[in-house]
Amino acid sequence: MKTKSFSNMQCSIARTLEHVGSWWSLLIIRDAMMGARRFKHFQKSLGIAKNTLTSRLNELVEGRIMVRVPAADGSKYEEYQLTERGRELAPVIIALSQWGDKWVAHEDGPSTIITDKDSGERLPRVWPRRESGERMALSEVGMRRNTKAPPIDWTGKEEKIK
Amino acid sequence: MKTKSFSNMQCSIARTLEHVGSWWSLLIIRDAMMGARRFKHFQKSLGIAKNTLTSRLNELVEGRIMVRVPAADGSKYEEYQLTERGRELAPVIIALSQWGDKWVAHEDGPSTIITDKDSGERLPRVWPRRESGERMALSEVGMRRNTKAPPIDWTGKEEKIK
DNA sequence: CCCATATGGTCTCATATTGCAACCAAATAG
DNA sequence: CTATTTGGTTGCAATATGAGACCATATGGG
Repeated sequence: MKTKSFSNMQCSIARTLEHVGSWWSLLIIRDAMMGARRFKHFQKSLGIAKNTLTSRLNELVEGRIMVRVPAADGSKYEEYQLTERGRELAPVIIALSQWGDKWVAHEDGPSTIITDKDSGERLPRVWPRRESGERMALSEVGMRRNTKAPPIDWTGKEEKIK
Repeated sequence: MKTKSFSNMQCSIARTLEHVGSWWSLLIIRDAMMGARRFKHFQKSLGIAKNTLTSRLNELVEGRIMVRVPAADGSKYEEYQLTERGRELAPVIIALSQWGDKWVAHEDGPSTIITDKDSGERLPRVWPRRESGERMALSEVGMRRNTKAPPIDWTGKEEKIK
């Protein structure tokens, strides 16, 4: 039973993970960002089982993170394309990538480096910043409860929080 | 078989997901960032099965994203705490949260708002920026292959790319 | 100090998900 | 026009999850 759905949760993180939280989803999106379009591209790049790939792609299409479009080259096969919704997951992908570069890098270094296309330089770390653009310390980041959401009481013994 | 390990992949995203890619991991980390410390906190907040929570917490501890420490209040029970490694996942969490706020928000709004502790204001979107702090367009973000990694050839029919 | 309850697990079972391999129809290549 | 590729689907075995029973230790109230 992998299935305990997050979709009824009010938390945006849980709701997002409902869309991209399965094992392969974010890697599929990563490949799409790197130019993969066809079923075979994802399959070969990931080494994922075909039926699983079918499921994940269908989920992403249902979640409007990707769309099936007629092939650009006139082929009768369809292609998978990121929507704007999907492309806006870039900060998540970049953050995951940069965390991995720093903390769990492969001995040969990362396979892919995220860059500023203009300069070709490695991108600075995606990080919380103020409006001014100034980087914040993590200790400066807070989390406030929405007034419409039940308050958190870690000590209590009452109902579930979510 | 949920298990096809990503750990041998060279890609940093895959390597990161190996640590935090399971269904509950990122929600556990979110709760820890919001002050959860004890087993019961996570259990009540998430409504996760106890055996699954045990597994996830053990994985996080093994991955040195959390540590078990003696309780701060003198209790004989231990507490779970984020390491620096774990705290540095904040950009990922924030990015997920903000994406959810924008694209799949709950009708009552998000349960939690990520803020600048100083001002109390909602944090600007975590987003790729140049060294200067200037926000980039997503189209300006590139991905370059490491020279040590095999090149990508989406059209080819050769071995797996990873 | 004693007893009731809370806490933090572990174990078993039913079910859901994944991976693998076989198979297939339509598309494409030569 | 035939062989191969593509994009699936289906069935089966292995594995992970959720639910609940169960248990030892810790804590709280009197």
